[in-house]
Amino acid sequence: MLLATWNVNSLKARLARVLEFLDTHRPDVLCLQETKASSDSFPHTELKDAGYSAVDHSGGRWAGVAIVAPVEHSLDHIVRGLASEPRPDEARWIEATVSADGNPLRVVSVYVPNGRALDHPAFQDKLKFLDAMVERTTTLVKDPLFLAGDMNIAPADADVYDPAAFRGSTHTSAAERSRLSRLLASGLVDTFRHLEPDSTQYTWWDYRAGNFHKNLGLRIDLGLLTPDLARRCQRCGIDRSFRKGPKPSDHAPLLIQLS
DNA sequence: ATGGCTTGTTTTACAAGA
Repeated sequence: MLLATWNVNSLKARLARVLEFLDTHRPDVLCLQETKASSDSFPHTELKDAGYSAVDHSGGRWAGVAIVAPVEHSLDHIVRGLASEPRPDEARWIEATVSADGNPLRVVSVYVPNGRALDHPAFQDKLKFLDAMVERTTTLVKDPLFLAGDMNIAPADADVYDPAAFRGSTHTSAAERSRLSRLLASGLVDTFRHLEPDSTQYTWWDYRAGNFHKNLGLRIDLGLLTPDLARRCQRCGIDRSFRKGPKPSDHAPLLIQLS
């Protein structure tokens, strides 16, 4: 079973690359973030033509998340939004149960708020969102869970190209990292780091200043698994080829192969 | 490296991203 997550920075602008991704990897689950779609404009028809169905939580101009799976898998028990999240209209959390050959897997696609700056009101909303996430996840981890998306937190300095440059910035603060630690402590494994304890690899690079070519990036897109599923993980990798070529997202997709 | 690209929109300027 192949699981994936990808912040596409507009599903409309990235549709050709997303179809290319589905054709190349044929994932059983693809979590999308920053779809920047409305419910009406979500490209269900184009995905269906590629053999995939999707459930979306769409907020229009910004954010937006979705879960995509092959049409032959069932996709049900959909939950849109997170109880006690500060701005429910922003469409940052969706849950669904994906069943392949009768084996159910609970899946979450999440797009954590950016936070802008430590002294910005948006940062308090980011922390509240993370608290709401921890609260909900405590219940979800009782069953097999794949919780994936753009956490907008680099878990450790090893996940940051220049830790000194990020001191005093969002994505690396103690307030954010302690909440991510609580999320993991609720019973989830950071799959990439579990399989690659010493590897330095990123999932996001700024569009500007040739940062991708200089490999100046952050690892902020995570695929989290409950321990029984993590034990079944054979491979976990970041497909940098989708950060290259025509009209790339500024994030690369993360792939997780389960036995 | 100081927002240097990229996206969408209440477009021809601005907001947001990380």
